[in-house]
Amino acid sequence: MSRASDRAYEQIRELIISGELAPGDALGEEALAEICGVSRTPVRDALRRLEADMLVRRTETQRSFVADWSLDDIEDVFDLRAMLEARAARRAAGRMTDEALARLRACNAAIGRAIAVSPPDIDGFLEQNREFHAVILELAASRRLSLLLGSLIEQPVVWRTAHQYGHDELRRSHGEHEELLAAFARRDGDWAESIMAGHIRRAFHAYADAHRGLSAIDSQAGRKRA
Amino acid sequence: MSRASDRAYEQIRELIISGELAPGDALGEEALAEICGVSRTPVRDALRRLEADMLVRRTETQRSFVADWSLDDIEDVFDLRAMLEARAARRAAGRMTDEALARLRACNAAIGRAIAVSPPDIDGFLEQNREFHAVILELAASRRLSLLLGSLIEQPVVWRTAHQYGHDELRRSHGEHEELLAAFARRDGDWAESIMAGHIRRAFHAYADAHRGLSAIDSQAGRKRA
DNA sequence: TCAGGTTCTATTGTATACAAAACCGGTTGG
DNA sequence: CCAACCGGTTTTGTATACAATAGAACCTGA
Repeated sequence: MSRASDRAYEQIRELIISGELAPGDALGEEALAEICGVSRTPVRDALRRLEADMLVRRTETQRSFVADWSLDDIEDVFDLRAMLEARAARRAAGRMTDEALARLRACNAAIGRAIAVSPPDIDGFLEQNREFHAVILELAASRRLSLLLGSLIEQPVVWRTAHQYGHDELRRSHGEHEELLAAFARRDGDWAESIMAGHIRRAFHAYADAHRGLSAIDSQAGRKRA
Repeated sequence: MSRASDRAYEQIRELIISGELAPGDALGEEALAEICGVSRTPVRDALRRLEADMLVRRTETQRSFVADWSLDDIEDVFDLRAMLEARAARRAAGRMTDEALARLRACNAAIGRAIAVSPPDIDGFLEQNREFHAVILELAASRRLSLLLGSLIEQPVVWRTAHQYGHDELRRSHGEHEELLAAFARRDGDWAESIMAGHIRRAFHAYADAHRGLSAIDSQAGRKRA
């Protein structure tokens, strides 16, 4: 989209994902326009998009707030992600090319390097992980699937908790990617689907475990930073 | 949302779903504003929503057109619908109540009546069918799932081809609903999931069969009415 | 005739002004 | 004491004007 509207979208989104704006915070159009340095018009545009992403919730009287997520909601998201990404993996396996396989291998190699250092390079891990899954989604060649998954990935919860990952979890993630590569190398859709489903579900439980221990201080930390 | 923006959304949507606006038609904001009797501002709002529904496609230069669907796209939609509605059916089975079961039975009874008359009451069939699936989705109690499915159901292709359904197809649909009711009565999630997946996939093939025979005159008819 | 560029027009993006509606107090009547 | 109401204040919805940009038509020079 256009310059101002895009900037507003990215900027507000960043504020939400980073936690600078905490769940439940009010999102006045005027205030956001001030922050982004644009008028209300592009801000309204951005809010609509963020609402579609479910990062923003609107009351029945059209007031906007940062969406708050119950654990049930979050399980919901991971549940659907597991189903859809598994489907994507199956499709990708059926269309795998040597060139794509090489890209995926390069991604996971980079992930291996990112988690080998101490302390682990979490941002590098996240970036390469995102790329890995994006390549699979692209291979799945389904615009619909991409659209639906787009609204599920890159949620605040993921970004805020990835930094909590321990060394074991990072290694396990890397290992599961290796298994996916093996399934892809053999063009085995069933196998790829199974691994991907487990991969996402495990990520959920890693999140849930970390979150339960941190839920009390989490909202506090978010607010302090704001 | 508000009055004008909602009216514009509904109005433009109706024009697309009914086929009055054919795939590929340009959607100028000014022209639509004229049609809807509002200014460009609410029209822009409506177009954004329709784009999210994938009823409208935008070029990289921000011009809007009625989305056109390849058969692959359509299979994509049915494929995802099958997966998601099957998931919804499984969840619904686990949360089934006697009251909801009664509602579903009433729906399917109404469907039975609608297709018993000659000629069959297709609009009645569609309405009750929609309600039947809506009740299941509501029981599934997943906002995310509802949101994702919302963008998949009620596509133009469904509405334009339902009227092509033969007596056998209507009866088979009714019968599959009966099977679903049996699965729900026993709270058997696996069973419900299987039936629903097959139900949607069969609907796709019914569509594809009808479409292949009619694709040539279909686009013509759409344009003529416009 | 055609490729390339140039102007002109149509369409979209943004800002702003105003209208409508919702929120928040305090106040009043029961 | 509580509930409902009424005012001012804030927030959102819509229209309109203007700016920026894409698209189209035309002109020009081989």
